[in-house]
Amino acid sequence: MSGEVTRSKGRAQRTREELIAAAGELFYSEGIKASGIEAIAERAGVTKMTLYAHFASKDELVAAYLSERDRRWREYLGDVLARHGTPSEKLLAVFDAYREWLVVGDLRGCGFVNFCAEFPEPDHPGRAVVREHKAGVRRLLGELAEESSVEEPETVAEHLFLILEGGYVTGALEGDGELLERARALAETLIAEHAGRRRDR
Amino acid sequence: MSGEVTRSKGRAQRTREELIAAAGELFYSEGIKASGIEAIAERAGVTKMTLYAHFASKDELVAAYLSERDRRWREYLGDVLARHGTPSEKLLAVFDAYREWLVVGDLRGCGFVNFCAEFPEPDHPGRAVVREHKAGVRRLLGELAEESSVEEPETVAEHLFLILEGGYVTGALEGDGELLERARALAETLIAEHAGRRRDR
DNA sequence: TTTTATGTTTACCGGTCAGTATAATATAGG
DNA sequence: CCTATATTATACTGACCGGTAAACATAAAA
Repeated sequence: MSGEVTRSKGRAQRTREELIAAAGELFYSEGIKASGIEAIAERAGVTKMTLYAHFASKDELVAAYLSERDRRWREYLGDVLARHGTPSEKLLAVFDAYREWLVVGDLRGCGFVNFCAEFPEPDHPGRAVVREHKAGVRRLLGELAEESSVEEPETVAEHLFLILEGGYVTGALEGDGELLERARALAETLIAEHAGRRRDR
Repeated sequence: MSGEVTRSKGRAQRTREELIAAAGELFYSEGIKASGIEAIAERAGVTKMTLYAHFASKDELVAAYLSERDRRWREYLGDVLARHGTPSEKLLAVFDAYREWLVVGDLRGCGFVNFCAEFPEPDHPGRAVVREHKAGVRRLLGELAEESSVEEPETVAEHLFLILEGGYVTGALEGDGELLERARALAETLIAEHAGRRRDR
């Protein structure tokens, strides 16, 4: 109804978003356990009490951070894929997206893997987000493999997933963004060798 | 000179080993920042001050933990590889070793990756150990690829490394040891397709 | 047996952290 | 204007943490 719903959003929601953004920057770059609640609130331009008005605990803030990271990744990946036509082009573009995402994030690796390294507890609220995130990537690869009519699309999708994850973690560890380009080259031959039943374009 | 050097080793050295062992169990299973100095000393059957008589700081204990983990991994990998004859059999056996290592470690993933997730500082003393460890694995793959006379052995080695890392991290995240078996299958076709200049056996 | 060096213990320090209590204040909407 | 909601300010609690000082134990060497 109100003419400026799109911009105002309500003060609380805006505060919440800034809290998640601040948490995201600190958690990802410094590590989660190394990032104190107080520092996050300060970065968001807010006091600790306001943070606890939005999140019941640090664990829930962590889960919200992971959810938002997943959402932003999907958004970015969607933008990249929209610039490509055929399914197998899209498959390779996933590697480009991962590379850009990694480099823009200062080669700090996968936020979800990093979270799991710090929080082994299998029932931490963040774990469900991690599973959902990884399953989402896998599902996308499976669909694209299916659409590109390769033989054994499920197998190809899993192999591409392995190469992606390997390139991502290794690229981060070695501080080398180009590694994902070489991973992409491997993916390219792998797809070509499974080119199957029907022509792709 | 003393007749029992082999068994006694000296009290201090034995204490040091037990400290590293205790640190290794806690650091790997619970995370490094989550493991207090006091808990490590207690697990080693020793007090905190004894720990600080052996290590100047927690960071140095972390570095020692990583070094020992690397040493044990090389030892275990050496044992596994010794049971295989041809270089390309050895290449595939690396996947078996990773799988066993991951499952025995309760699917907690790569200790070196986990460390990097918790400690982004590029000059942390543990970082050098991580680089050495990963370079060692890569070097071994390169040598085995060279010996097995595949075409472009350096490229093959890097691709195998990517698949290994992807299988390791994903297997840990999904709690699925079998993933490294499927990674091994991918490696097998990859090696077969690059079988080159000279017969392997 | 006394000395000497090493290994180990008890007790403690200063700091940080997640989370809470309470009361006052600002803001937006009806 | 009023009221519900959102935020601030400050102070505090327990717990834990990395690290240190100084005393105590032990065993071999003199």
